[in-house]
Amino acid sequence: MDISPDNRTHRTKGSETAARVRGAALRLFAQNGYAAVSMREIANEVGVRPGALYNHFSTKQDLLKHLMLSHMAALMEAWHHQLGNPSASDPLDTFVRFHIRYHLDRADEVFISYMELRNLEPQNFKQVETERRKYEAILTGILEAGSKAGVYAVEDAKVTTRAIIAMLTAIPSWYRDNGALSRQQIEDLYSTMVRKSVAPGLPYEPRENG
Amino acid sequence: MDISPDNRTHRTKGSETAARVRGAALRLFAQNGYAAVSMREIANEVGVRPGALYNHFSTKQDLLKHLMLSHMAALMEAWHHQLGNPSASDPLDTFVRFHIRYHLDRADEVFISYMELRNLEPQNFKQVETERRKYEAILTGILEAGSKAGVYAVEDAKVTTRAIIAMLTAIPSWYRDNGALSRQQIEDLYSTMVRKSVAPGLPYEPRENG
Amino acid sequence: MDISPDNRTHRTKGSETAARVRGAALRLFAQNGYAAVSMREIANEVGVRPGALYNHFSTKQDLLKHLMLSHMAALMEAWHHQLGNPSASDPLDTFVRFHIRYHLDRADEVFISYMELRNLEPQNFKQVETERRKYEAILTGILEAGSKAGVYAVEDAKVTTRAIIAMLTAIPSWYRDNGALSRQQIEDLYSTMVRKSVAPGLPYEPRENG
Amino acid sequence: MDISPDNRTHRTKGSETAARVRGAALRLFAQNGYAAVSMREIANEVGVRPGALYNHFSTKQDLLKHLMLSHMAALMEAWHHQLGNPSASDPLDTFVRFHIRYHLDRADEVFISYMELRNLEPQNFKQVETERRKYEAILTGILEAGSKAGVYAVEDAKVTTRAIIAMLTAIPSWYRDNGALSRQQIEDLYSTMVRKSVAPGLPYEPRENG
DNA sequence: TATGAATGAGGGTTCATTCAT
DNA sequence: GATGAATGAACCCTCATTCAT
Repeated sequence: MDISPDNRTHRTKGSETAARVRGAALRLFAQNGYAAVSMREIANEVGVRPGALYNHFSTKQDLLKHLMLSHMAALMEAWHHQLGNPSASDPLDTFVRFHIRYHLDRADEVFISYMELRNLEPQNFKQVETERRKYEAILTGILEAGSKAGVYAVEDAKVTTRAIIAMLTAIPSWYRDNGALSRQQIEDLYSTMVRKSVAPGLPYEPRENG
Repeated sequence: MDISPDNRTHRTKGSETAARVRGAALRLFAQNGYAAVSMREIANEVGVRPGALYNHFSTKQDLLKHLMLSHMAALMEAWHHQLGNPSASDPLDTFVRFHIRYHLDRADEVFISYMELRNLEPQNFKQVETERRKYEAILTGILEAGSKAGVYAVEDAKVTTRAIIAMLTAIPSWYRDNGALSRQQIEDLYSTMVRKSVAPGLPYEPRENG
Repeated sequence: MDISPDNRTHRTKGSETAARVRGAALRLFAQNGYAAVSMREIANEVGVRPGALYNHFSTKQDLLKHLMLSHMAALMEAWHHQLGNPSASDPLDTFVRFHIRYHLDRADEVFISYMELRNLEPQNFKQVETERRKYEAILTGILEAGSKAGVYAVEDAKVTTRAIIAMLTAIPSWYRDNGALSRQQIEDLYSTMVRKSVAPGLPYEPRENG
Repeated sequence: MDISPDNRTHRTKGSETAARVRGAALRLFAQNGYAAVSMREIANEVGVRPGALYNHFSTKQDLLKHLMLSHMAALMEAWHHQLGNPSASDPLDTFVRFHIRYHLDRADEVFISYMELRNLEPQNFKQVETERRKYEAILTGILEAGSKAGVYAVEDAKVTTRAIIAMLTAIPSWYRDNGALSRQQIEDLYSTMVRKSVAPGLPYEPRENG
């Protein structure tokens, strides 16, 4: 299943139905979980009979794979686009803000991408996992470079990556558009927290604990 | 009335089954997700026919509810027990280490408790959510107290709570017993990161970003 | 399964539970139908676990058979007792009033006896059917005797029996204790109708009809 | 668009299945009772897998409702059609003969309609009950009109309606095509009985009874 | 007698998927 | 592309019944 852009040609008419199927599946999978959503529900949401779905996706699994791979592709593309607009700011700050923004904009995609990994068949899992690792490698790279330059104090860049990503990725699970904090405030809070967490010059020593 | 030793096996056979059902469900739900696990699979794992499960749990949903509520109860009890062994150390450090240890010991319970929330029927969800909030309130309290005392610099204790909990709770998702880092090392790393993230005296100012 | 009275001895203690089981089954079968009532429901109603029912009745079918056979036995006994108090009145009138009274007093038994015949296993069905025929034979006898004596005009005593019994037996299905008609009024109405339906001297001729 | 003759078989295959499901359910419900018949049995009878039934009826209950409502509708339509062929005969006689004929022709529908009322969910029960009352109102109307005209002597037209309908409706429960009495003879017998039961000029007085 | 736990069968229903039209 | 109907497997759950205690 190829999702690279230049391969789109064979779906020239664009199949509006296919897009609506993706949309419905995205929302329903995010809301109720892949295993708990039936093809019938998706079809209902689209306004079509279940059989029609199979004109666009060969299986339910294929639908999930599409959603996850195209999310990862879009995420990577967005990051590369972001890099095209270089800012003078700290790259960690840039990454944190980018991640928060993107993940708040695509809450459903993000949620699925983290929750439904185990419902991917092994081969599909591998593909998605590869993409995910590439994304996380971006942050690891930033941390390692900053660490080498003495800007950050990071003991284990991979673990730190996981910690930061986990922290940030959870935001959409509680963020509400009309909540107490604006997106900007959340960005600021988390950016501060993250940068402090890897700040040098704070000689916290590991210590024993009972 | 009965003094023969081997008859205890009969007396307790029932509750033993219930315990084994909980155990099997716990493992299977954690591995494959609530919706993807059938009562037949659980019964097979326990070595019993599916109908027998219903002597111990009235529905599959009831089984999930039990797992989640008893996890939360055990977690709270463990924390209160921990408080009984007071240490001179920083309470944030104590909490972080406690959380990591407990969550690495109960990876399945933790995983279910975060992943299967949406599969709880509303009434059960409310109960579990109440317990979860009580637990998170512990950390929020620590942060607020430390903040007031000037030991921590925290802008929004509730958001910080969520960030820290998310960070810590993700650990069991990648930790492996024979992995690169020992539990102690992980504790140390995360404790350092968390304490730095709320450390005062680090003049990271929120800044504008496009 | 013997229900003759002198055989009661082997159930000397009377087993109050057995009686309560019969009572609960009677009500539930009448209300929801034999097939739709579970042994669990009966047990619940009695306040006992399902297994305990089998100390009193060997199967669900056995319970039904008991209810139906003992109803028929009681009905016959009541009729014979009624004959012991001879009245000067017309025997058809006597039968109609007896039937109405008895059936209004034992609505559940009657209902079951007519509705659940098909749920009896063949051998049990035969027993109950035999009893039912004996009861209907009473009315047929009355009609035949009266017919021979010229008091009634009946073309086919067996068909007339069925017609009258059907008419009377339906009463409990709509009768309500606080309804528009008293029991006495119903008795009077039906007695009049029945006696007129077999009255001689009304030369209604069978006729063609399109 | 399609003019080939043999393609009509495909077009109507679906509705044919629905009709065969109704037919099988009708026979089986009448024979064994709604609660005792499984969807699997119906499917077997139709020659289809159980799941296929749900393409035509959403639930077993829905199937029962359909059977009962369409029976009532057909009955009412048949009566109105009968009214279109006016006969010079007594309307009570007309009704009785109509009822007997229709009910002997549709023994299964009739049987179900009287036996399975209690297995209808409340909302469906209400619908069917409404139709039944409309049908009974026909007879009540005949009795009231004849009573007012002095042709019949009826004390309570509603009770008399119930009595007559019960009497007539029971016929299919014992009628056999090769039995002792022909349909015509049964019609004649019951018509005579019914008309005598409401005949005026028969001075049967209600009387006391102990 | 009553219980708790189990069984084996089967209940109604839904599932992803196929396919002729 | 979409539909209606079908399949075969599986779903959660309940059933009557048994039996050691």
